[in-house]
Amino acid sequence: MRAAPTILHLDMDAFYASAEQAAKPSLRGKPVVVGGLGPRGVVATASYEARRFGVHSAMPMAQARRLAPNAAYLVPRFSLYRSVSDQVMELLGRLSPLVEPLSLDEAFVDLEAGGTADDTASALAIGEQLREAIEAVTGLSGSVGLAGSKMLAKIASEEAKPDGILLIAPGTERDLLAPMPVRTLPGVGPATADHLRRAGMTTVNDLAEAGEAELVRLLGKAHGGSLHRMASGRDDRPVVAERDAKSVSVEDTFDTDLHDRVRVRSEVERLADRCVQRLRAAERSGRTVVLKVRRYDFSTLTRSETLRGPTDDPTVVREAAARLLESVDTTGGVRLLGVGVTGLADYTQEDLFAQAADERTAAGLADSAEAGADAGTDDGRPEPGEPDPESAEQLAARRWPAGHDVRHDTHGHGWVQGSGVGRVTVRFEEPESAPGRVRTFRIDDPALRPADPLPLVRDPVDYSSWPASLPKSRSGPVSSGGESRP
DNA sequence: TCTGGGGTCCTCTTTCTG
DNA sequence: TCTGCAGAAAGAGGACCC
Repeated sequence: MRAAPTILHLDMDAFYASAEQAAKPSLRGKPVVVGGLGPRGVVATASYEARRFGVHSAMPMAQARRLAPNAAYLVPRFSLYRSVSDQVMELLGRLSPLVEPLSLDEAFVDLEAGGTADDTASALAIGEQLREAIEAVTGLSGSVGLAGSKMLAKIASEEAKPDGILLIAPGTERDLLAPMPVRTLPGVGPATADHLRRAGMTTVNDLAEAGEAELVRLLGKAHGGSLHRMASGRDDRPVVAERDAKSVSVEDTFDTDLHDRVRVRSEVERLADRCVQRLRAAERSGRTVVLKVRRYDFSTLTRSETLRGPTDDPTVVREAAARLLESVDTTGGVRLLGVGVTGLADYTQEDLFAQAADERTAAGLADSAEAGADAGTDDGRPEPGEPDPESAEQLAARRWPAGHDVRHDTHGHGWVQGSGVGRVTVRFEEPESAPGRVRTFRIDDPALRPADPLPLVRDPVDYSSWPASLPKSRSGPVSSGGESRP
C-alpha cells in the first residue's frame, strides 16, 4: 500500500434529490424522494429529510409513500443530473488525468498521478478546495474521502457524509476497520454477509483473523482472497481512467404481469430495437444476445445465444431474442423482460453484412433499423425546444411528468407539481428565485410547454485556472468529518 | 411490503474440439 | 474408428454495486 493518502473518493450527497432541491426552491429543507412512480417503482434517492422517515434507496415506492406521505415524489431527470455530473467530473479532471467515474455522482481520483497532492496535508487541502469548487460551480455538496487505497477512500467518504471530509491517516487503517461490520467492505452484500454470519463472522476483524484459507473455503478463490486482503487493509487496485463497456442492455418491468404470449413477443422485439439503438449510439457491435425474463414469482432466468460474428443489425438481434424466448415458459405471467448484447466489438460494416446475410431468411424480412425508436430525451418525452404548433390532439395527449420543467408564456419558468383529470399543476420558480406560486392549467393549454432544466447556478465562479499549483503543507487537523457547512 | 435499471464479475456446468 | 482426456468456449445463474 502506498504511504501517502492520495486516493480521493468523491460522493455527491443524495445526488438526485439534492439536484431537485437546488432546482426547486420550494423543496429545500423538505423530504424529497426521486424514483419510479409506477406501481412497481423503487426509490432511487431520498433527501436527508426523507431519510429521517426511514425512506432509503431501493425501497419500494409504495412503502416510501406510507412512511413519508407528505414528501415530494419526483421522477428522475437524467439530463439534469448528467449535466451537473459533467461539471463535477470536469473539476476532478483538473486534479489528475487518473479519474475513475463509478456513476454520475461518484468517482475516484489519483491525486499523486496528477501531481496535486503528495502527502497528508496537501491531500486534505485539495479535498477541501474540491468541495468548495463543487459547491460554487453546481450549488451542491459532496463528501470526500482520502486514503492510501480505493477501498479506504470510499469508506472514508461514507463516514464523512453528509457534506464532510475525512482522511484516513497511514498506519491507522487496520484499527479503524477492525470493529466495522463486514458489510462495510466492498463486495459484501446481503448474501455474503449472511454466509459469513453463519460462520460466526460479523466484523472486519473476524475476517482478518479467520485467515485467507478459511475465507477461500467459504466464498471461493476470487471472492475469499480479495476479502481477506481488504479486511487486512490491503487494496492495491489502481485508479483506472478509461473503461470500455462490456455489455449493453435494456429492460422493462411492467406495471402488471404480461400473460399474452403475443404481447410478450412484441415487447421482446421492442426491447431488442432499443438495445440496438444504444449499441449503435456507442458505435459498437456485439456477438452474444441475452434474453432476461423475470416471472410472476420474481424468479429470473436468462437465455443467451452467441452468433458467428458481432452484429448491430436490429433484425439479427430481434430474431435471436425471439428464438431465445421460444425456450422460456411464460405461463403464469411475466413481470420483466430484458434484451442485452455482450461480447462487444468496435462496429464494422463487414461484420454487419456477414451476419445479416447468414441470419436473415429468404422470406425477405424488412430491415427496420428505426422501428420502435424512442424519439426524444432519456426522460421519455419529446425534446423541448422550438416546437411546431401542436394540433388539438397533440395538445390533449400531452403528458406532464411530476418534477419536469415547463415554461408558460405569461408566468415564465416552473415545474410540474402534479397532473390528472385533464389538469396540470405548476409551481413557478427557478433555481435562484424565492419559492414560487402554484397555478393550475388544462393539460392542453397552448401557453404551457415542456422546457429544458435551468442551470442550478446562473453565474458560477470561474474555476478554469484551478488548481493553481501543488498546495504545500498547511497546518491543521489530520482528519475531520461530518461537519456541516452553512 | 413486495421488490428498478444498467451494469460488472465470478462460479459452475455443459458442450465442443483436437 | 473408438475412447479418454484436457482445455476453451458457451451458457446459466448468483451476487454485488450505484
